[in-house]
Amino acid sequence: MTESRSRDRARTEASIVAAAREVLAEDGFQGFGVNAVARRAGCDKQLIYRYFGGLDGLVDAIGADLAGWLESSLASESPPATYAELVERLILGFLEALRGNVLVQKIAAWEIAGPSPVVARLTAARGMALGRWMANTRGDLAPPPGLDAPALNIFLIAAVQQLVLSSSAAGSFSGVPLQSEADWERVKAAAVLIARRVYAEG
Amino acid sequence: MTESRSRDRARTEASIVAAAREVLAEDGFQGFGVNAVARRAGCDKQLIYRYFGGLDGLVDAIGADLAGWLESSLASESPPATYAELVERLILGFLEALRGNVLVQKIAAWEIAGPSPVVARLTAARGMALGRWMANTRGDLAPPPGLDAPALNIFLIAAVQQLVLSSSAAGSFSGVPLQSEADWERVKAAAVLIARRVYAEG
DNA sequence: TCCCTATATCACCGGCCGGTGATAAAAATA
DNA sequence: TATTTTTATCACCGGCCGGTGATATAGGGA
Repeated sequence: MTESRSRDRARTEASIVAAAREVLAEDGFQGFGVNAVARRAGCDKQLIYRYFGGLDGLVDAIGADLAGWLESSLASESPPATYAELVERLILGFLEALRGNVLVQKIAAWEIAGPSPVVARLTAARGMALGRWMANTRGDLAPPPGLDAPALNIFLIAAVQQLVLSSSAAGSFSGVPLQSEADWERVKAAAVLIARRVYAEG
Repeated sequence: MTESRSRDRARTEASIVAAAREVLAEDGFQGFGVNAVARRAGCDKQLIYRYFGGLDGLVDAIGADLAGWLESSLASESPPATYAELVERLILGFLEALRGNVLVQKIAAWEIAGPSPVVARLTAARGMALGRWMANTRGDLAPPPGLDAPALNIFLIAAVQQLVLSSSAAGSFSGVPLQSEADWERVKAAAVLIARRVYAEG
């Protein structure tokens, strides 16, 4: 008596993707494999090969699921008045969005620790989303002339990403705790101050 | 005829540590294990258990080897004149030091992706070294009052670390390339500008 | 009703992993 | 020389991994 499951392909595919997201979010990319995902999904690993063509295809499916995450998290109410305010919102929004999404954190860590073409595509999509949001909400705001805005902005974004990942993994960075909400308020204040001083008017 | 090796314990231990550093620097913490290290060292993995008590002890030995790396890399010639200059040197020095040491890069990535008490100790030591350097070369320079210097500084350090790790893993960050020396000049210019504007006098 | 296809499972393979007990052989000691 | 200690290797274990060919079975169409 081999107890087959619901025999609904779409449903099974969805459950596999869900299981993959769970395994990745909980255990990270280590221990992320066909066996673990299939166990979690309660089905045979063969289905991962049959429906997704292997782990890579499954990761792509996760990526498709993840598209638009940043956009929805970064939704801004009113248009910013200055370029400094625009960057300020970008940084703070990205910080909160990343802090609230463990899955994306794990993917970011994955990209750093074990680069692979598949994961690189996920990360690239995230970068594109950031750029798109910038372009959309920027309006006609322009950075002060003479400033290398892209370089400055990825510098700030990189800081946020590193601090969030370190917080998740170790609870601190370079000896400074990153756990309580007060800790994060310090970080956010620092980010805001930097954005304002860097893009100060006049 | 079982060909024993040189039968010099100190030498064998050193070769094991060297092999461990090589494996870690080349392949990262994935694939870092007793089998890989022993293969690389050309000896039996049993020796790793006998001499180091397992992988953890071996990692500790690497850490002992690595102590003082930052201090020697951050050696500064003349004392800085302003706090802004102090931070500027810290950031630029840390950037070059980290860029030039793949092993430390891999350890930093390890900490983010697969936190463990052993690796945490390595990372903590690095943080302490940064703090020590700051305390030593600061002299009587003080950050402008009203600024949360620790929060601001780890923000900048975190950015540098993230950018270096992303460069190593993917060659870019958020769509901005990080490969040629010109790319890094942009980053360094951005860092310097931020440090100066944040800690601007008056 | 019977058959056929889509769906899902099972059983098995080779390979690498961490870990350990027994053994060989060089070197020190007597 | 004979014995003990140190140094190093070997052979093996159970377990998990990714991957695949053969097999069962549910459900829809004839």
